[in-house]
Amino acid sequence: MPEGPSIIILKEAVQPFKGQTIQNASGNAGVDIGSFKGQKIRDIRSWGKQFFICLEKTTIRIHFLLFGSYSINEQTKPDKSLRLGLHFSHGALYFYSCSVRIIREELDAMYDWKADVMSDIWDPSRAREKLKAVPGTMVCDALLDQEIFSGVGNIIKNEVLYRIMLHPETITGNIPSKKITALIREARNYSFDFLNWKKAFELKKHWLAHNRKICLRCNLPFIKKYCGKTHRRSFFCENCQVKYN
DNA sequence: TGCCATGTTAAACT
DNA sequence: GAGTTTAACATGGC
Repeated sequence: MPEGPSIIILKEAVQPFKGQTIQNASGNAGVDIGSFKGQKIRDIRSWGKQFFICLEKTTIRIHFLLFGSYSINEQTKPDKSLRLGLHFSHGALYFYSCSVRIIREELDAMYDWKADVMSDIWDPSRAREKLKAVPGTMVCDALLDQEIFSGVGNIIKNEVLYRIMLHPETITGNIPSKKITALIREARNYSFDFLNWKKAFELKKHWLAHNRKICLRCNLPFIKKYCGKTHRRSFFCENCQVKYN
């Protein structure tokens, strides 16, 4: 569930709760859940993989990590693993096995909103500057850097690198300018394809690299390797995906 | 049934 | 202290 586009789907689904007052809150989140009761939802926001429920006094930050999930207006009684349940006069929101934090600071000051690849104000030139600032980083790590490409996860990483035929272990400082342009463009572009395919329940069908065994372009076997400092799975074709040295 | 994964953080090390 | 590696968390699918 966790990559940026999935959070967009959640954000859209939760919009009807904007303006509603929390009648009751439940769950085992290690925060003061009682303080939510009686507060109105001012806004629903997201930044990359983070989801925010802005209340009158504070903001609830939810991060789904690897296994988190949610349900909306679920009829059956939520099980005991419920992390946070927000009950309204009509409907309810349930969040499971996720990280829940209360934010008291001003949200706008906390994140670089132009770094969110799904955002209307996504700024490719800023991403390029940030990449220039870390020339020794492998591109597989750079793509997963939430300060540069907020919302990009491991699936998006693998798909983007395959689309632009770039080897995950390429050092960013060695990548030609045109390829950097393609990298930044596809980080956003594929994320929107991800969003649309996810909505249509056909995301996996379109994977060209992630979890694939064979390169569709040359028919040679894919390499599966835990690359970079992030040690995340990379699926790539050593024949087709160029490594600049 | 054991292994693995769309992720992050904090503790434990060099 | 900085930078790194490791451990921890938690759930569902194969």
